Amino acid sequence: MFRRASPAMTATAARILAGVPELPEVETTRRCIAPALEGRRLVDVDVRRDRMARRNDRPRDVRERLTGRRVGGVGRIGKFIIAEVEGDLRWIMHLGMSGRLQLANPDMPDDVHTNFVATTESGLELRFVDPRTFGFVAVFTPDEWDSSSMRHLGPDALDALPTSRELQDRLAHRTTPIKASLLDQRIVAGIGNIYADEILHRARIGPVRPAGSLSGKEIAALRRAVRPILEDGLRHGGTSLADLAYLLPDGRAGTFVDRLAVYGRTGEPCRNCGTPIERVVVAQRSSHFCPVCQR
DNA sequence: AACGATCCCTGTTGGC
DNA sequence: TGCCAACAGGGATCGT
Repeated sequence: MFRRASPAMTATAARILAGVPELPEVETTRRCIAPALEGRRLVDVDVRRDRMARRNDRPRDVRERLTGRRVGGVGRIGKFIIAEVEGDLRWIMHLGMSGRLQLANPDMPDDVHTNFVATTESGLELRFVDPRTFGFVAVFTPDEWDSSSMRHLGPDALDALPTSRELQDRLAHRTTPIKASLLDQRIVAGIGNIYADEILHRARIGPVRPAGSLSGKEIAALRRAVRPILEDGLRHGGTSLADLAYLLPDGRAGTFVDRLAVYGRTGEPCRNCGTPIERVVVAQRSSHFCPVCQR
């Protein structure tokens, strides 16, 4: 189940492989929790860490607005899980970098980092466990949504991937590295550091290339790489390793990490050509690439 | 407007 | 063995 660290793999590399939830992990999570929430009334809502509700102007609105209300559809855009809630509200959950949603019975012991709990009328608890608290829970009215940063969120990388033409328009004249643009959730939503590296490798494009310098062919190759990479991650339940890593709500670990071509594989041979994978920092994030395959 | 840097936060790691 | 600085990262925000 877990990838065994090779002798060449440093402890640091193994650490880096600890998964951070990106689109496939979030979608896997959404699919697990949706049936337990949709159509159910929330009978108790407990924000145990104020910081988790920081995106609301009045953090206590999170509890006050959700309690007693019925949940509608549970959807997703990018890395945001967005549930419709009766009263024309939107309940947003973002897992940040160490967040995990669990479905649990009240008698099950809870993790010390359980920062938010919503109990449904059926007695099941949705627990948001997040040691580093980069994740958050918010409840917005339509006006609040429109005036929040959510209005800048780009189209979902899986469900609403822009055409090559649209991508080219969005990237035109940009001097920022293409890796940074892939991470920019206003352009396309859902791609994080791990999948960005994998997508660029599949598209054979170097991470530091200025976004505006990509040819039409390269943009098309980049676009074509997005879906297979994300769907492969989805099929394998997301990237996961180690105890801190992303775990599915039922506790199973994802196995996508076994399939990574470049991320966290610094110094290991490229699966295409055998050249050692290199690491550079782009946009304050580690980037892994094959210096021969990727141009 | 675009873009880079900084901050938030904490478990784990590696160096001493 | 034990301590502690460094590191990882998504997104908001700020300065240039």
